[in-house]
Amino acid sequence: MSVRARGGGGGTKCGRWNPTTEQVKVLTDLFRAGLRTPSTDEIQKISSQLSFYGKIESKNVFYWFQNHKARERQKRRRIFVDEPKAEGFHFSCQDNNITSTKHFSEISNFNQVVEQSEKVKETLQLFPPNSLNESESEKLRFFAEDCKENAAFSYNIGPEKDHPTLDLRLSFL
Amino acid sequence: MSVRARGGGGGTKCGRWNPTTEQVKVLTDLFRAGLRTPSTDEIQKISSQLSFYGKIESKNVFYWFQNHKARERQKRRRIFVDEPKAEGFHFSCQDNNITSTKHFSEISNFNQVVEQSEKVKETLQLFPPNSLNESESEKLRFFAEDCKENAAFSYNIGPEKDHPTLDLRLSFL
DNA sequence: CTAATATGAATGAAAG
DNA sequence: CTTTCATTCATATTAG
Repeated sequence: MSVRARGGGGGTKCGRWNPTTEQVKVLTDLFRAGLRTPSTDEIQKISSQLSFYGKIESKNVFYWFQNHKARERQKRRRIFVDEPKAEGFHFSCQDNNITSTKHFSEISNFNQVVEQSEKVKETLQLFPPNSLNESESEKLRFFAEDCKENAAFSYNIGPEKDHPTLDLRLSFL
Repeated sequence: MSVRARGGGGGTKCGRWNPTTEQVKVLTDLFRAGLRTPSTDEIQKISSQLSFYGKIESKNVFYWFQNHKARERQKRRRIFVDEPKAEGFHFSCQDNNITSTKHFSEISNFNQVVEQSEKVKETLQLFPPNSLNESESEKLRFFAEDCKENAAFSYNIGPEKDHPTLDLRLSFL
């Protein structure tokens, strides 16, 4: 029950996207088919297709996959931690019947098969293409202070400023 | 109010930086003023100034700008392709900060007036508000990138035989 | 109606 | 710079 077919016709509160059952079905199917992180182009295509069933934007698809994947993982992680003692085993995955009925196997596998085939050919470069500029990475490294458990940082000990006044360069604000 | 008193006030869990509203405001203002990729020195200064409002590290500032910039771009990219399906109007569906009170970032969500490519000067000098007309560069880069990358798009799951290049695998609908 | 839960949205952090 | 991950916030939905 509780058909929440909102997005398309009913009085949809414009607060946030409310996927229709059809949209959710498609998204779920795609996910089950192995799609986990659609590219921008794919997101747009999917969104376009789903718009038939109701209002939807690219970002909705983007978030959907992001959330779905994250929660799947989160749940799995919970199970890992939730299984503190698993004494003996308790496997119930003995079903060996699936092989004929559905055509599941056709697209089931797609995971990261790590096709590290053509990685990096020994390009043998005489000179480095770029002279390591102080990229963001470097900056980050530089900023990498010690955030360890806040370790008694003497913060705010100096002369209590009463008002910051952001003299930085916000003067013009 | 349900103001969660982030970073600056109550029990700040040292999990990750939780910017105060003031910090966010300043950062946002700087961004809007055109600052996009602050230099190491600028980051230090900003961080120093913002520390008045609460705990903050340089890397937080670094990450903030990096994320903000990336998301602004991503958002824009998406809006471009997203079609306002809803007949009539499609705006004003997002921001209803009526009661929230909380949630920093009034950078609004999506409906954003064509915010003009601002000055986008990479470093934003301190005082010298010298000439700065680089508005077009950004735009150009934007358009140029329009038809780029879209090359990949090949996560075909399984043998995928006769499938036009367009309909992703939504054919099973 | 209120509490609990499911899930859309946002964003800090970091990897690539 | 781009993309992904983890966590958190906010709200729609459902349970009690």
